Amino acid sequence: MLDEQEFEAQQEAIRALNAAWKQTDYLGTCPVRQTLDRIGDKWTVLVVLCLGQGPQRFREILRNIEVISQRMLTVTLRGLERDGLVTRTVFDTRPPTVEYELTDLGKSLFIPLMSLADWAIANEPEVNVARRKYDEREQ
Amino acid sequence: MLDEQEFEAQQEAIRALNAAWKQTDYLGTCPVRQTLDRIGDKWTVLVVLCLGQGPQRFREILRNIEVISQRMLTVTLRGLERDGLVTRTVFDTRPPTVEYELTDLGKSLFIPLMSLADWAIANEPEVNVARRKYDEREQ
DNA sequence: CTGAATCCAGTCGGATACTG
DNA sequence: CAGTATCCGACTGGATTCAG
Repeated sequence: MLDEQEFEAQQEAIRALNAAWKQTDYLGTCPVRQTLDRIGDKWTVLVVLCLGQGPQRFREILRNIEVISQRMLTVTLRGLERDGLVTRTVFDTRPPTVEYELTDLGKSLFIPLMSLADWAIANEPEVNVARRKYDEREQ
Repeated sequence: MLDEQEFEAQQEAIRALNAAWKQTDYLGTCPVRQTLDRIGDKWTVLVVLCLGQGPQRFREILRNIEVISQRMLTVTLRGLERDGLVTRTVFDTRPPTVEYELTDLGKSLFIPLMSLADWAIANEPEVNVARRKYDEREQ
């Protein structure tokens, strides 16, 4: 499953994470908690991925993601803008034109997201097998 | 902010992620979506981190995390067990003893979690500055 | 086109009490 | 000790309507 090198890296990661965990207040202002709150909602990751393709206008994003509602796109973009992950530029035209773009900070979030996406895709079969087993064991 | 090598890695990641995004149905059974749903809840990451220190009994975890309620620990552990990230072994004693332990799959999740935690900790100051600026700009 | 405002259903999670 | 069951408030997010 895991080769030796990966196992070592993993052990190291576990130690580091546990150390970080112990010393931080995970429930108040812990940055890890904050980040999870941000990317854990329904749309943030999708919007970040979408904007990774380049700057886009409001209606464009709406079309690209298709199923997101207008309200949630607005809310999500506001959150990303507030955290400095996205810039919002208004062009003075009629009708108005608004362009959204990832900041450097926003782009840097791609690395951990990539790591997570990799894990998710690589381990999907195993997770699904586990689920089926569990479900038929239960009922 | 980012050196050239990191920038390259980032661009590569963006391309890869966008490719993955395009070809997958993000709204049905997308593995990335599923993973986000799992780790995006309030307690999963905390429990995984806690169990990263080694196998522990129910009450032990409860004491370690302190603020989690009994109910939510049960629910969270069931979810992790269902996805094959945690094993649950019952020892036939009185009173009952139940031990929880990360599986290899569970341990492998540490790598992306680490990546995310790193990002969160490294960029916390920048995010906080952005938030303060945004908030005072708004009201 | 880009939103803000309102309403409302469904879900999440906390508190509490009870069981083997 | 290790749960299960119930109740319930709070929050999330969708649909719809209105506005600049």
